Amino acid sequence: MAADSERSDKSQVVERTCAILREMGRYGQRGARLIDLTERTGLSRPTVHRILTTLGAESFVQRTNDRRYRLSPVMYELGLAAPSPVGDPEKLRPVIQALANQCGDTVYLAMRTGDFAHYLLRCEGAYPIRTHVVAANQTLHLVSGHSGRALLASMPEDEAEDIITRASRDRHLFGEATPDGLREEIEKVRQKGFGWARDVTFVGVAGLTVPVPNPRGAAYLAITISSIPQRLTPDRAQALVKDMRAAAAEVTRIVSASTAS
Amino acid sequence: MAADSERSDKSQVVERTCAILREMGRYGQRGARLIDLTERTGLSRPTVHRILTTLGAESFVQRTNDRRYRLSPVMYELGLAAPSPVGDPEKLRPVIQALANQCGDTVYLAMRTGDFAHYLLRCEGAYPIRTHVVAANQTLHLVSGHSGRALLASMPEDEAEDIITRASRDRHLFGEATPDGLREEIEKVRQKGFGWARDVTFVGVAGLTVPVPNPRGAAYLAITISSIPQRLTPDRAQALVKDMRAAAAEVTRIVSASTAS
DNA sequence: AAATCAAAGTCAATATGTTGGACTTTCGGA
DNA sequence: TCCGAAAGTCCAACATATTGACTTTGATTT
Repeated sequence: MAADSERSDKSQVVERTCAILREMGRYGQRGARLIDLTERTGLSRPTVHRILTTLGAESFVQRTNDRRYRLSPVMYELGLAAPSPVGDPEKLRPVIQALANQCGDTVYLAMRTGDFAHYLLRCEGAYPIRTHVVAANQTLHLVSGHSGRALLASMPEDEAEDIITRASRDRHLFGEATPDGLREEIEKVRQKGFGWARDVTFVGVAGLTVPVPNPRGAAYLAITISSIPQRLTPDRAQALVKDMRAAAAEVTRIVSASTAS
Repeated sequence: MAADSERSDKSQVVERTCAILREMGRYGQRGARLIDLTERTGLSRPTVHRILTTLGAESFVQRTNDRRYRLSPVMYELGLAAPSPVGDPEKLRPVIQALANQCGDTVYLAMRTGDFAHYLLRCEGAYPIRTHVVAANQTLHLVSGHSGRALLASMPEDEAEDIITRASRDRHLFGEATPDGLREEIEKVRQKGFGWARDVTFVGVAGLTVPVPNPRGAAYLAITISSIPQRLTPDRAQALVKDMRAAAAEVTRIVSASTAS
């Protein structure tokens, strides 16, 4: 190891363990290969292997049958003992439901987790044609959904690029889109502050998405309206984005309030 | 440290880190004091402190303002990247809803997490007087709810005793009950295989609870029917318990199927 | 079916990071 | 203001982690 300039009463092994766990979190339920983790953490293979073996013995990690490592249900349970970054999502439902009532379409609130967007809430509007492509509590890769586009646009460019690059190996994650197409879309989201796309999650469904501003860094929440493309004309989208941003600000307010304890 | 008889390519620090994290999980969002963790893990204070400091720097752990340590939202997010021990709880809803339809009352499915019961599902029956004391996604201390009684009864006695002892410091967790009263109740649950109690979560509300058998060890799920005491007479309870056990068996079946991948 | 290659897994000599007893500081209660 | 309990710090001793080099596994190709 190179000289560590940082003074510390910190444990090197713990740091490395955290790095590995964090990295595994990115790979979700599919799991990461040993070599993925060594490359991404910069640690030597035996080191990663030993830590993984130990985490496995503690059942924090499981080895899948195709020699991948993923976080185990024990980690899920541990997570439940920790406060959610947004507090109780139900506190946010009124805001999202109000938006759904206003626009008549289906509105989602999604939270970023590693390379994925976890859909916390889905609220229905009154418009009779409903798009139910994603359910509450579902998790979609950031490159696979509308909310993911807003979230990717909000994070540092190299981080987003890293996620897209890595996802490119699994072409099916992109559906009708392509990695390069997505890069362009995200660039547009960065410029305009909202995303509009169709046929992303499902052919014949369009989505409008905005990131929820986060005073402490990159957004980890996004609000998305899902509808049929005919209902999301540029004019209407313009108006909706205004409402969405208002709702987003409200969400920020509520989350900040419940987090400051 | 005593001699470690076990050969290993395991990392001591990782083992210790896991022990600390697991222990912190037990304490939930209130957090644990340094001394709690040193006592319960048997590690020296400087060691625990150093590991906690590192976990804090990695933001896996946060220090509350009253000098307690608790798992951070980062852990919550990590947990979302791991598979839930029960797979998607929505797959279990039909079973619980069917039971609710059958009995007419409110039925819960709860999962154990550390010292707590996390309520996954709440299904409504048709009976007009409804008891809505607990919401879905809420978390209650094991000593504070009906499901917790079933879960405590299912675990090794010393583990249950440890949880009750520790909880005894916070008398308010017990509501109208007392630690000793609870111990008796739980002994009854062990003998009869179900729990009946009133005024636990709320005065004027009664609950009937059974553990969901887990082929791989102690139950971590419980089914609970909540109603007014008049509706849970001994005779009716007897009949309901039969239905609940059938539902529990069905839950076991579904969970086992979705876990075997 | 054999060959090939990439990734996983193992080992052990070395040096590095970890350990915990003893000391100091902080905080909450009286 | 004082007091005790818990938190936090330091450093010499040494147990533990580290990684280069080696072996094994399993998937893919010929």
